[in-house]
Amino acid sequence: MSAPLNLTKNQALVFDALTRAEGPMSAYTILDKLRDHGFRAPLQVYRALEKLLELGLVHRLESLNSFVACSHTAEACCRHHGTVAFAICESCGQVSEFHDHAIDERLASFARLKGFKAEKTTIELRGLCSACAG
Amino acid sequence: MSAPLNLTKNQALVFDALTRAEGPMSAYTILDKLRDHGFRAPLQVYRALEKLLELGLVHRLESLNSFVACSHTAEACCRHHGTVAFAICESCGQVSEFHDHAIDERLASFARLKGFKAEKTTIELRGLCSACAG
DNA sequence: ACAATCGATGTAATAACATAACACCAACAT
DNA sequence: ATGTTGGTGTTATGTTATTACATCGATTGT
Ligand SMILES: [Zn+2]
Ligand SMILES: [Zn+2]
Ligand SMILES: [Zn+2]
Ligand SMILES: [Zn+2]
Repeated sequence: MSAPLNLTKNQALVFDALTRAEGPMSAYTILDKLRDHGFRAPLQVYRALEKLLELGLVHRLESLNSFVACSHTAEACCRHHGTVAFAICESCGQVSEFHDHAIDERLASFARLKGFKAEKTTIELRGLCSACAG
Repeated sequence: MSAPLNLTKNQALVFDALTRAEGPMSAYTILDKLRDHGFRAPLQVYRALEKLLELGLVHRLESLNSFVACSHTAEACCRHHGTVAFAICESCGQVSEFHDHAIDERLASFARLKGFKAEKTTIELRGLCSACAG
């Protein structure tokens, strides 16, 4: 169990499953992985995910209807990331999380201009990773 | 019928429904709107959408699982847009489509750096439009 | 004309993703 | 002790998307 915070048992199980997996998983895939641990119904997963998303420990990939553990390890540039972007390989499924302050800036600037209050921003690139593109 | 190209009957009907609607619609909502015109099954909608997406006449909103007619009317800056972004109001449902070459540039630069070949890029802001934010 | 091919269509069934509704329980504060 | 809060378990249902198979029509090469 590598759970960092005061997670409940279900939350920790889901977080752990996502952390171990080297890639995104759908809620139902997570459910299957956790049947041995007593999970029986989708809601158990969705409820845990909801909390983990709130805490920022997990991200949802909208274009995949699936979920990944946050790989933003309080590192280098900034620990409390703003908008996150994902590059998703269609071939091997690998996902890399990144963020870019210039993009944040441009989006914020657009929002300011239009008077739009952004709550949540999704940026996802689908394509081929360097390994798969050759 | 405001269909521009050599669309088939079903494609034109779906495109027309999306164009009339002032906002995104799910495939099943489109289906319901087109029952009077002979639509009976989801596949009729999905197949038409697939073609319309290919042609760039329609965009898919990943975070909403729904679809909008492209509002990029061969205008001002450039007619053949690269990456499109959407600002989606959670309150009134209004969607505004925009694009930003600086963002395109940053994403392309990231891709170059990582050797990632992007096929499709999703950028969606969820929040409140100026009217709804007050 | 004939067959082959291709793209679009119609229909039924099913898969995949997500939420509603209700009951129960433990922790904690009043 | 009692109410409130947050997590849990369970069943059922709602929503979104695809698979599989049959048919039809236009185009094309012979
Ligand atoms: Zn992250
Ligand atoms: Zn790859
Ligand atoms: Zn443009
Ligand atoms: Zn609004």
